[in-house]
Parts: sequence; C-alpha cells; structure tokens
Amino acid sequence: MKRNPPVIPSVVKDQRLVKERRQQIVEGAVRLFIKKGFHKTTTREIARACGLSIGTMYEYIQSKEDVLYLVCEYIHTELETRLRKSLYESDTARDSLRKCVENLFYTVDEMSSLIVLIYQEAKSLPKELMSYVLQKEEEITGIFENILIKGMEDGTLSVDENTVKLMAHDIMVIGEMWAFRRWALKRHYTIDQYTKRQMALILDKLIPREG
Amino acid sequence: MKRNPPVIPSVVKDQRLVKERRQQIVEGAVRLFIKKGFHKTTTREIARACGLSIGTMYEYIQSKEDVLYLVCEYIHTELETRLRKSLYESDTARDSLRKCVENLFYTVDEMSSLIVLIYQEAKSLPKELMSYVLQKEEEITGIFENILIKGMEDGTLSVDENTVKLMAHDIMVIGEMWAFRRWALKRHYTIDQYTKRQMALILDKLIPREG
Amino acid sequence: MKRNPPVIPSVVKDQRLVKERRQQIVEGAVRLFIKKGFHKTTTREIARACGLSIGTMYEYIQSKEDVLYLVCEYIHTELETRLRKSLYESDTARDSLRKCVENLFYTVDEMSSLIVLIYQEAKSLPKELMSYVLQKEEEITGIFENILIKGMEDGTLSVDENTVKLMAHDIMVIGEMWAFRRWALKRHYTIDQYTKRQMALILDKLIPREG
Amino acid sequence: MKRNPPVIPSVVKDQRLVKERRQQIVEGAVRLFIKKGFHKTTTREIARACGLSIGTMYEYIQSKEDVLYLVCEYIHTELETRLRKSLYESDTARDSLRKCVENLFYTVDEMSSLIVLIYQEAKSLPKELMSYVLQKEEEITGIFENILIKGMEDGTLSVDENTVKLMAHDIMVIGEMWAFRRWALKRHYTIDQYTKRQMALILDKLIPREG
DNA sequence: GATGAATGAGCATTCATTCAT
DNA sequence: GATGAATGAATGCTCATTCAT
Repeated sequence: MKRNPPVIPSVVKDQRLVKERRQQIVEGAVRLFIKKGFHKTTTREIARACGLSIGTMYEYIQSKEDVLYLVCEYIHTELETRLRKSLYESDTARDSLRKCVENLFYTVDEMSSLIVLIYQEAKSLPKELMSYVLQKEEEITGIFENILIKGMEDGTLSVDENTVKLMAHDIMVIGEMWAFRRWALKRHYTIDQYTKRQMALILDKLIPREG
Repeated sequence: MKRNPPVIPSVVKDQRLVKERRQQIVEGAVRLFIKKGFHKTTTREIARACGLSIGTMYEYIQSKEDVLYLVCEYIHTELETRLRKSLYESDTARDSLRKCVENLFYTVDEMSSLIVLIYQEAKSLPKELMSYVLQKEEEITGIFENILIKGMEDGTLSVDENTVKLMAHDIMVIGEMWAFRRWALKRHYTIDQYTKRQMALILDKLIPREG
Repeated sequence: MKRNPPVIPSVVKDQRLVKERRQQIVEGAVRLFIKKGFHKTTTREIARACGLSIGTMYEYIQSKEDVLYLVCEYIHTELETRLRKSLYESDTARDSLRKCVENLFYTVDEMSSLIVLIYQEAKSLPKELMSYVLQKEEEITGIFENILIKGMEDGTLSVDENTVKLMAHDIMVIGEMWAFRRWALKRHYTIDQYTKRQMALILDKLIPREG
Repeated sequence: MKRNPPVIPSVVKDQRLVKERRQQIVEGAVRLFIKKGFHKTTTREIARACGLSIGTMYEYIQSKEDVLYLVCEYIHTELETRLRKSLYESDTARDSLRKCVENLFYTVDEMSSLIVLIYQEAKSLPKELMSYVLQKEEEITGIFENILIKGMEDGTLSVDENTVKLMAHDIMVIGEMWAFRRWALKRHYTIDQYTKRQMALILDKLIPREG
C-alpha cells in the first residue's frame, strides 16, 4: 500500500518560504554529507553551509535526521525525474528499456556521490522516514518493472513472469554499482564502456526466442 | 599491487593474547554495530559486550576505528573462507562457477547483516584502513574473475576478455544485493528461488556458442 | 510604607486595549504555568494560548517575567477580592473572623493551583516586582490582622497585642496549607472537615476569658 | 505503603566514592540553588562549585534533576536527623512535644534557605523522585503525629483522634512558615519571640481538660 | 498596531581517550 | 597486564527577544 510522503513539521508557516529554505538546507547538507558523512557533519556546519543561522535552520526542521530525510528525498526525486524523462519516447518496450537503462547508467554516473550517500546513510533515518525512503527506492525500481511487463505484452522482451521483479532489481543494482564500486570499476572501464557492455549483458538475456 | 594487511598496533606484546582478545572484541562489536550502527555504538558498550574493561580494551586497539577495521577484516575473512571452500571441487569452470555462485548466494544469505554492515560503515574507516578493505573486496571478486578466466581457457564459459572483470563484479553485486535489498526481495522470493533464477540469468549469458 | 503597584510599560498606548490584552495573556499563561511551571513554559506557548502572535504579545509586556508578575497580581487581586467579600457582613469581630476564615479556606480550595503557583514561582520575579508581590501578600494578611484588632476592641476575641500579626500569618498559612499540602491532606480530610476542625483550633485559642 | 528510596544510578561502581562525590555535588549545588534557583543554575556552575569537571560530575548522576533530588534528600535527611535528636529525652508526651517543637523552630531558623528551597523547587523533580520527596515530608510530619498519639495515651495532651494528623501538619507548617514568610515575620519577631508565642498557641490548644 | 521570521548565546549531556594505581 | 575514574571539547537543540514589513 502506497504511503504518503512524511510531513516534516516546520515552525514557519509560509509554505513558499519553507520550500525555498529547505532547498537551501539540502544543498548545503548534501555537500557536507558527501564529504564527511552524516554523523561527522554538525548541525552548525550545515547551517553555515546553507547560509542560515542555526536558530533559523531549526525553524524549518525538527532534528538533524530531518535534514538527512530531506536530502534522501531530494536525491530520489532527482533520480526519479531523470529516469522518467526517457520513458515515453520509444515505440517498443525493448527500445524503451535500452534508452532507460542507458539513461540510468549515465544518471548514476553523474549522481554517483548521491547514490552512495543514500546507500550509506539512509540507515540513520528514524524508522518512519526510513521506510518511506525504501518505498521510494522500490517505486524507482518499478520503472524498470513496468518496461519489462510492457515487453512481455508487446513481445519485444522475453522475461519470465516470476523474474520480472528480479530483473528490475538487477538492472537498478547493476546501475548503482557504478557508483558504489567506482573505486574498482573506474580503473578498468569508462562509463561508456561500462554502459555498452552491461547493456549487452542485460539485453542479450532478453532476446525473444524466435520461431 | 597487493598491499600487506595493515598492522594495528597494540600495547600488549604477547601475540597469542592479542589475537584472542581481538577476537573477543570483534564478537562483541559486530552485534552492536549491526544493531545500532558504528557511530551510535560507544566504546564503553563495546567493552561491556566483549567482557573487557574499557582500559583493557584500549591495550589492544588504538581507536574506535580500529575496532571497525577488525570487524571488517573479520567479515571479509569469513566471507572469503566460505567462498573459497567450494572452489576446487569441480572439473569444468562452468561447473565451478555454478557451485561458487550458489555458495555465494547462500553465504550472503547467512551473513547478510554483516555484508550490509560493510556497505554502510566501511566509509568511516581512516583512509589507509579503508583502502585495504576495498582491496580485500576486490580480491574476493577476483575469485569469480579467475573462474571466468578458467572458463575462457577450458571453453566451458563464453566471456569476452574485456568483460571478465565486469562479470565478476556483477556476480558479486547480484549476490550481495540479496543482503542490501532484502527488505524488498524477501517479499517476493525465497533464497532458493532467488538463487535458482539469478543463477539462470548469469549462466545463460555465458553459454558458449556452439559450432 | 506602602508602595504603588509597579507599572509594566507597554508599547501600545490605548489603555483599554492594554488592559484587555493583558487579561488575555494572564488567562493563557496561568493554565500553562500551573501545568508546566514558569520556566518550562515558553513565550511562544503563552502567545499561542492567549491567541496573540508572539510579536503582538511583546507589545504589551517587556519580558517573560512581566507575564509572571501579571499572573501573580491577578491571583492576588482575585484572592483579595474574594476575601474582602465576607468582610463587612458581621456584627462582632468574632463572627467576622469566623466568616472570613471559612471564606479563606473555601477560597484556597477553589484557587489551590493558583496559590501553589505563587509559592513556587514568585521567586523568579525580578527584585522590584517580587517585593511588590510580597507586600500584597502582607496586605492580604492584614485583612485578618484588622479583624483581630477589632476583636481586641470589641472584646469578642482575646489576643495579645504582640501576637496579633503572628495569628494573622498563622491563619493565612493554615489556609494556604490546604493548597500546598493537599497531596497529604486530601487523603484524610475533605475541605469541609478541614475547615471545621481548623476553625475550631483557631477560635478556641481566641475565646475571651470570662469573669 | 512505604516506598524505598529511589536509586540514582551512577557509572562509577565504587560506592564509597559515589557517596563522597555526591556529597560534594550536593554541597556545591545547594549554595547555587539557594542563590539562583534550580533552573537558573547551569550544570557547569554546579560542576565548578563542587570542584569536579562536568564530565566527572555526570559519572555520578544521570541528569540535572538527579542533583535536585540529591539536594532535597540531603535537606530532608538533615532536617529529620535534627528533629529526631530531641525525641527521646522526655518523660511526658507534653514535654516531648514542647522540646520537639522548639527544636523544629530553631532548626527551621538555621535551615531556612533549605526549607524554602524544597518548597520552591521540588516541583521540578521527575514524578517518581517527587513522590518520594513528598513521602519523606510526610514521614517527618509523622514525628509530631507520634508525639500527639503518645500524648493521647499518657493523657498529657488533649487531641481529638481525628485531629491528630491535622495538628501534626499544622505544627510543621507553622514551623516552616518561619522560613517562607521570614521576609514579613523578621520585621516583627525574633526567632525567640516567634518560638515562645507559637509554642504557647500550640500548647494552649492541647491542655487536657481537668476533672 | 500586528506579525512572525530571524537570531545566536546558552544549555544539558555525551563519549573517545588517558593515565595513575 | 588490568582497571575504571577523570577529562572537557564538542554536539544537537532551545528560546527569549527583536525588528523589518
């Protein structure tokens, strides 16, 4: 069952201002979290980085964990938006998959620090917020699940019904792997090579058997 | 270039004692790190959990990060040992791969909290220790790389030379994914189903073209 | 020497408005002070409770301590008003005392949280305001002092001149004790029993010796 | 039902040391609480006043409220000890009462700031600790209750059975009143006068009716 | 007169590490 | 080699008050 996004309460009422300031906060915090990690970043540093006084910052959040949540939400929104962009451009599901996976790989490349951030820090979220973040992760995986289902329908992709979800997760993880294993992969592959080869592996498996 | 394992200095000289006590420390710390994470676990808690006084514990380590390193090393050693167990039992590389991948999946299942722990906390290691941990991760990946190379030689596996490393990483990550995506995967697959289906996907790609 | 009530400056000039708004503030604050104490109540909470914005509230006071003073003054005014109500109804001083003491006990019963509030929080007032509050307390005690003096004059009460003040304070404190020891007294006495028995003790001492 | 004294946990195990350090803490804190009140005293000030570092102080308490409890307990213990001192010296209950009340008055005089402290700050204790403090207050009141009961038995004091508890509370409150109304009483009475006159009032009421 | 966003000094508390015994 | 009391810098967070609108 789909859960509504958690509401982070703020003292300030003006919703336009809340949105604007929170964007500021996220921008400041992301940089710091990437560089030092969530726990080693202090609230004072975040405040300084986003140009607010510590008191003002706390008018827009309730705790440091809220900042982490806002950051995770921002990353997921950004990721989802980018992935959905290449979604409706293709005729066949096979073609759609190719485009979306390619898009995934290049997006992960550009957002790699952010992807890693979620992998490493989401665990520090309070339960309620964490489970929403996980749900979001699943929704994003759902993008690929849907393409695979379409491919089953239009006959351009060959997947077992029971393997659809698995394949979708595989694709996501193979994509994100470029972020969290980049220390090893970068020494042997460029993002272009990575994309081309992984794409081949993925699509090969999905060739519909002829005849 | 292969680096030697970092030496964690200890005040105590008796090497047998050092090993024994550090094993104690690791056992206490692992439980806590899994439950609360590295940062939220205090050194006092670790000392209590491993039955040493805080002062005594510090005779065997130099900092809290050292404990994290010992834990990571323990996990990697355990993982590598288990993976290598199924290594030399097979005739063909293809057969060997099948066994090792299966072993990987079931091992990840049993060690899933530990796998996740490394993913989430290794970033808190000091540079020097972290890069040794990453190297270890690569060594483990090397197990599969070697099988694939053997498969190229004995003709039982079809891999492009340039894709060997990639495939090895894919296998590792598909395996570990059962740990760090278990919140989603467990709802749809048992470890047996997961193993069977992923194995099929992996091996399909590697069928040598006949004729 | 009787001091004039301290003037709490306000930015707003319209005296009618000042009085009205301050009444609002007191009503909101009293509830909160009783429930959480002065220090644990925030100015924001007071503002919310009295339906003013924090900015507007500060147009009518100068500091949080001012609110406490207004509250103390309100309580004392209320107490004094109630006590004076039963003052001029009797012929003899003895009769007057009986009525006033009874009134005191029942009034303390009804205002017990307020009485306790003054006991516990008045110390947080700035010097100047505090000493006015103490003076007010003494004025209220004076009500009983006057009755006792009248009783010396009309011969219906037997008190030593040097004991008059003491007796007046005794009466006040025995009355207020029902508020600040209610946790113990309520388990053994109703307010009716308390009133009857204390009254007996007080009046017995004051029977004029005959002959 | 009599409750056991709450146990304030301490990190330090050595009970002798705990007792010693807590005594230090109480001595430092009492002075500050009297001067500035509980809320306006900072933990740093307490630490400085008792000659411990802030970290060390927190090895012996768990929160600032614990300090307040220790202070209250110290005051009550001191008070009770002093009151019990004059308890077993007399033949008749009447005589005993005289001595004990006199002792009460002079003790309150010497401890007046401490008495006031409990009146004003006990409300800031957490529920559990507060109710123990109230129980202690009742136990102390019990000293006078017992004397009155003895007086009923040996015929040297005339009290109604139903008024015993009330009288005991009256005595305590009349005694403590010298502390919390000293700003008014000191202007008119010395402690000797206060004692003599209140004693007369109390004992008069308790004269057994002859014949 | 009314509003409420902004401020930042100040607070209680924690915790990795040391070192005298 | 073992112990655990001592340390104090550092942290997340609060809140009375102001002032531009």
